[in-house]
Amino acid sequence: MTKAKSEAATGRRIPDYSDPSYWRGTIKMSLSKFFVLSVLHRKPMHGYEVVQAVEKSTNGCCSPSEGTVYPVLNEFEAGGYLASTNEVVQGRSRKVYALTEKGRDAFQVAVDAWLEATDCIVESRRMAAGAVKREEREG
Amino acid sequence: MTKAKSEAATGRRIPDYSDPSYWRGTIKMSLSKFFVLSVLHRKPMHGYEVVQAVEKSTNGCCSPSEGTVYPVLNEFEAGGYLASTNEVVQGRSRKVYALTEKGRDAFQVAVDAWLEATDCIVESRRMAAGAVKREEREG
DNA sequence: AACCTATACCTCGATGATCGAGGCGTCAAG
DNA sequence: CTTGACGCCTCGATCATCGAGGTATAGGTT
Repeated sequence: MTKAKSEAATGRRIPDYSDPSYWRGTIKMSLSKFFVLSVLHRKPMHGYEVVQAVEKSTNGCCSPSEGTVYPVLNEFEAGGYLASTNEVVQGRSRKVYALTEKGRDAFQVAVDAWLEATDCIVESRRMAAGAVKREEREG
Repeated sequence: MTKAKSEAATGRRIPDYSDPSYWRGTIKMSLSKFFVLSVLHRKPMHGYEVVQAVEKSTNGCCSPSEGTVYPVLNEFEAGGYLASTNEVVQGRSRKVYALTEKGRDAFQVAVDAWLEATDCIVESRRMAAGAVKREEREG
């Protein structure tokens, strides 16, 4: 049962942290709900449209799948963050979601929390750049 | 077996999205590994120190628990992103972790991915602010 | 008619990240 | 000798997301 060295320590496989897609994955993980609220803040949309709007508005850096978005929309609606109305377009019916007051509040909270985090991220890059500069100067 | 209305639709409880701690939670979820690399980019540290350094350097906005950090450190080491040396301080031995070249590369990749995401976040706030302004002007 | 593609919504099992509670041991102060 | 800070670790539970799959209609092509 000899396992690859990298698996031996933890018992499970280790992601490739040098691969941008790893980081994009975890970014997506926490930002999907945020961006769903974000695109709906601009205008009401139906689910399919939300999926595409998120992908487009984030330049593809956060593109949640339908399997993520639809349950999220349902949950948001059940929680009172969204209200849906039925719309019939060319014989086909679709559910159009709009942010409620509660939803707008929640989005504001989310924005604040994330801006705080982005400050930390930007700051950490500044620090890292500083460390590199110090190395160049002193090393 | 009548359930609360908010639970009926999805079958599971709905978090309070108006609560900052919800968003801080998901932020933490994706940024813990990032900030572990970040603080180790500044200087080598042992695990306990990493926990405190992350908390401090992010002003508490991302404070992973020990139960998160220790497994992460082991995984990073197993993957070759960190190298550890034993250090004895006052009779007590501790493992000091330092970023390897590979780890530095991975951090750079992470920073790039996150900066792209932060741009989207900032932009989404700008759009939201614009929408509010339009409402004030027109409504 | 049969077929394909785009639209539109949904479900389910698997994976992965984190928490929090707990365990284990050392050292120093009271 | 107990308490608290240090220091490392594990495990079960929870949650977010994926991706593959299912269902159905509209419009177009062959």
